[in-house]
Amino acid sequence: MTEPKMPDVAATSAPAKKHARDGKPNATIYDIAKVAGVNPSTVSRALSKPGRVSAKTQKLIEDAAAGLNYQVNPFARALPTGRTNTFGLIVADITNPTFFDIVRGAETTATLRDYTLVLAESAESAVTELTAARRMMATVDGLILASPRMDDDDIRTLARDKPIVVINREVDGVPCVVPDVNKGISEAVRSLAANGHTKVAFVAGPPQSWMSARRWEGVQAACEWSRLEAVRLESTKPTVDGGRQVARDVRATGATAVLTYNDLLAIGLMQELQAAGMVVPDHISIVGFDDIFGADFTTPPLTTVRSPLGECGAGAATLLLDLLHGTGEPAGTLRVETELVLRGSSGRLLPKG
Amino acid sequence: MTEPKMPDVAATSAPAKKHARDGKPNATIYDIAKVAGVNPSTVSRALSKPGRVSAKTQKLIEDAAAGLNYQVNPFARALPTGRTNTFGLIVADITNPTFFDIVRGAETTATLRDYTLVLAESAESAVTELTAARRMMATVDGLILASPRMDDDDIRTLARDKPIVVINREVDGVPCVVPDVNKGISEAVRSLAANGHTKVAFVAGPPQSWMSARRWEGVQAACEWSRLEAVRLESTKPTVDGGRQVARDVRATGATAVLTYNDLLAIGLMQELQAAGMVVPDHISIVGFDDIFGADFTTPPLTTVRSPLGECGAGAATLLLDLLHGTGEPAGTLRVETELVLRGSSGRLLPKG
DNA sequence: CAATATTTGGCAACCGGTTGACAAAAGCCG
DNA sequence: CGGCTTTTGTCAACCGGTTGCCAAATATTG
Repeated sequence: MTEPKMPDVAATSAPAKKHARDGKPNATIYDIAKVAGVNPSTVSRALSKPGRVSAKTQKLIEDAAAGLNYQVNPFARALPTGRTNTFGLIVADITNPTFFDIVRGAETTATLRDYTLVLAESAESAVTELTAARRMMATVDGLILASPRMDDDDIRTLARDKPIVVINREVDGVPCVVPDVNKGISEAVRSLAANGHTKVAFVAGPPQSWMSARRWEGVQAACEWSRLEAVRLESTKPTVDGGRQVARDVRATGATAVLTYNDLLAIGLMQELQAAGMVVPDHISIVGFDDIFGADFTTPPLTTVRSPLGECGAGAATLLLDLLHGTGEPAGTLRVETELVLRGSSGRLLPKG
Repeated sequence: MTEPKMPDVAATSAPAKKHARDGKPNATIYDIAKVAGVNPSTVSRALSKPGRVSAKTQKLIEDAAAGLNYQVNPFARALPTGRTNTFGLIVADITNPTFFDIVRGAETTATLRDYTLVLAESAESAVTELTAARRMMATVDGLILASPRMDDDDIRTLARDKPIVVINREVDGVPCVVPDVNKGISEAVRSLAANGHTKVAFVAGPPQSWMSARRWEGVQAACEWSRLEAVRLESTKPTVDGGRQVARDVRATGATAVLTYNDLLAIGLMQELQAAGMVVPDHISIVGFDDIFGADFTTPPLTTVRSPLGECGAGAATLLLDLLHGTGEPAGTLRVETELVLRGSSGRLLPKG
């Protein structure tokens, strides 16, 4: 493989051009044109405009291309066209399991449709996020923002430049993919009601979080419907630690069931309550949100309202790609269903013994 | 959704050039040149070759650039130079928490040094991996392979084209970043020995896994040193489910302590043993590997040998970027330390009651 | 102050595709 | 078979930077 092939063809004086570290220069459409005996532009058309050249020229060119194992140079293509076959995904925190499935869903869809996914993280900061988005805009055809922290207006401004899809939040005038929390929540609340609970606490997420607001609304509505009392508590941060910290407040409310803004909070809360001697679910039922990785590692495993995050990622990618290709702009909001995943952390209330 | 929306606004005549969807064309070095009254090539030099132009021309150009809020067109730059300020990271499974911190470490380092990270997933398949790698090679300056599944030879072949760094595996002639398992393992085994254990089972990972082999070697060596008996078991797959399946075998060995190839196996194993009525760690101690997200969600929380995955990702990125910039090629293998994270799943053996 | 060494800026070619305009070739018709 | 439409391939300009080479401008030196 590495021994001298074409003695001097490749060797010599060569000013060492593009061809990577070893010696073989990459084939270009000019090389193909020469081999096939046609004009470079014909090669370009054969390779990208189906039907634009006659069947036999097409074949000729394809064979030549295969022979030289040609690959288009994406930059050369991007330069005149502006298209890169690439789109960006910005998440608030790569290590937050909420995003894992979103990333995977998007990545899978991208690959399937011959796009490449570029990933960036905003470290939960609105300014970092905006910076990352701006940077990306230059190199991608479109952008997906998962649970963005920046203003609606910033998002709309970006969206004027290139297609943007938002996950987990609704922004007027921008296509969005959001889980519809109502089904999952009402299942959860009905289940709690059926188990004899009468007072439900909701531990909210970050104050500016769109999703947290939706979930609280959902909980209120469902509780009203089931004639349960609902109280809202604030958390310091939507993490395991935040969950631990809110445990006192939860106990103070006297609620026998808790829904938390996300699973991380639920897990921390459960740990703290258990450490204080409470038995879950005998003394208190706990229900999380998202069904993240690890939600079933706990003892008891966590009951949670699952958002189909993989679907969100895939849906957003599909929406974006359609936007990129489709002529008209359908846009609009794509809603995906949530559902209750009943595990061991919720159940019948045991009379305090 | 499908009905005609914007009748003609979007449609029509507009030759619609580079400038995004709204009207403002992006500034080019030609625009800057015009404003600053110099030649485009001077602008190019001022912007990329520090010190090549005089201070005052530099200032002139920078001001003009700022005024037009110019941003280089990455494609135009990549075309002649081949450099893209981008590198790829291929992981076997985006949803496997082992990779989360690797991704983050790499992403952070990339951003810090003004590079962009492109992510791809191989879905645990050697061929998908190779395909993805080939695809990427065209558009990135270098590549990081995390726990690659493909042959050493394939990796070396890729490495001839562009700089490549491998994580979690050693490949001759290719720079690698690997956790040195010995420290962590010997800490773990010593701790087990101190707690009265005499027979240790190791649940192996995939047969071809380089890392699994290293871990088994480490366990053998440490056990020998501490005069413990070590037995090896195979798992069907390195997941929670695989852990459950191997539980029978583990009990059959009569070992009172188990180390598993990774945390997922440990968690599955623990769940299954507990379901069968065993108490952890009173009846059996369990130690995992990696300290993945969620390892402390279990009851008891999992003792595990932590690999500094974030460091691995960051280290690999640094290595790669140095390779990209440094003239010489230091290469070689970067070893990072592992350590025991002592939690509740391991401890003193209780006399069977 | 002339002669030489060093900066600094301009010219033009090039990276590798894409695309509008147009002419040659082919197909169709009566 | 001539005239007309349609298909197919070519020409040339362009996307927006980079860079080798050279000449003008400036600095250094005897």
